[in-house]
Amino acid sequence: MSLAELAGLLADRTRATICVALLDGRAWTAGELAKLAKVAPSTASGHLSRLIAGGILAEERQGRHRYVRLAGPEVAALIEDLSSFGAPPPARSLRESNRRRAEARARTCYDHLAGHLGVAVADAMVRDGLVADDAGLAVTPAGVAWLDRLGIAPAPARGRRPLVRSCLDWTERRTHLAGTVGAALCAAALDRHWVERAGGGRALRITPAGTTAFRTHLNIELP
Amino acid sequence: MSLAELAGLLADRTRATICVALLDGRAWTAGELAKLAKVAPSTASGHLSRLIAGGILAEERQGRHRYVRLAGPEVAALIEDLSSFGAPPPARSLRESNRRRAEARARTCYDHLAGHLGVAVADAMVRDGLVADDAGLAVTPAGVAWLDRLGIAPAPARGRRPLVRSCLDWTERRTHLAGTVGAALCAAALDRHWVERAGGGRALRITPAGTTAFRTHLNIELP
DNA sequence: GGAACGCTTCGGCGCGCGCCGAACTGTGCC
DNA sequence: GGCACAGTTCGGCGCGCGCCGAAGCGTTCC
Repeated sequence: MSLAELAGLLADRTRATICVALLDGRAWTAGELAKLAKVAPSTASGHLSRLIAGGILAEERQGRHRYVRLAGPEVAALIEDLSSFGAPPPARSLRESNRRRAEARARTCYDHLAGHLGVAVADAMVRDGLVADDAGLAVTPAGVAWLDRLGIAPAPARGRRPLVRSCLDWTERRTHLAGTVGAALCAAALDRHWVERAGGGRALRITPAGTTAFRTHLNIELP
Repeated sequence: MSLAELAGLLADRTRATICVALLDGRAWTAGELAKLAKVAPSTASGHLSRLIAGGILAEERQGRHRYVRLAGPEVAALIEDLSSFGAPPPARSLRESNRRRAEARARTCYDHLAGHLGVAVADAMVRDGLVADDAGLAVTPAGVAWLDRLGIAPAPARGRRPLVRSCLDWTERRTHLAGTVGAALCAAALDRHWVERAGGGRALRITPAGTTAFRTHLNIELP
């Protein structure tokens, strides 16, 4: 796969919309994606086949459903990098504007936390010495102990995925925490109902329990 | 600029060839790029205008020449990431095969060292404790002293560019050193004639002085 | 068995864009 | 001044591809 071929897969409005939607890290059905991208099911089906053949997406068939998701964290990172390169186009409706505002407050970025919440968490962890950010991010011994105390165990390093990775937040224009630790943190937050999926997209709602938890564990005051 | 628009700029064979050529970090004239990409000057001219308008390239006009280069390190990193995503297509000629072999030994990757040499340098610096690679790369105090002793001063951190960044090497399938330290190291190596540009592309030739220098300073044995 | 449903395959339509050559502009050299 | 040369603009050509609807296939539910 050459650079031009790979870029070509993302160079179409419909396919790009699909990939960005899948940045929420979940698996979507072909029909859902067709509706989202406002194209006929037949059109979406063709796009999905191309994205899968190109290694961008992975599929899982269940009965009469075809579930697809991003092929892995590297792909998600690539798409994040590309989308944060240019400024996002302005919202064209009230509905979209509301969605944007919700996503700016808190959202998932593939498998970790982003938006105002994500940046606040990253800032707090650096301030409290749980993560060092001199010349690249790294988890400190204090950070390891903190994770352990909370019962959060990052998945063992498989392949080349770094423990932490900084990810540029396109709404905040600052970096938040990615990598396996970022993923584990996000999974724990969802699992313990500190945050909940909202609106069927990438947006998250912070629960009262979450407000308390973030204050207790990270000294973050959320509005 | 949307994701699809940005990807669209890289989704053309000719434009992709131009961008990859510019990964050598130097400025090329429009005519050179037209010849390289095997298209008419008029065609190349149009492509350059589009890439500049999209923020991928920066131009500098001098007399009747139009010099272009990549707009910055972020763009270079983006293109590197995209090109290392898929396996490179096989070489189609002896000439190209020779070029590939030379580039596999030593080459520039935008503004830092890559290829077998780049990986060897990165490995040696990690082995000697100049750079730590637990959960992301970071320069150690010993590394700062080492750079200082050699009279290599990385450019002060302007913007968000990290001091060191790992960059996946597409020939070695391992990481080498990027970031401002990687750039300073490469500039010093060129400046002190440890390596020389070879063949007009990204390939580098290691000089006898370079062989000695890499052995003395980093305990690397080069063939 | 039959109907509803999710998805795929196929044929056909039309736009977008990458290409070139010819003509033109502006610079540098003699 | 005159010529050579780098680069640009413009018009026209043709391929590629994204779109849809219709028809077909397999699954699920009644």
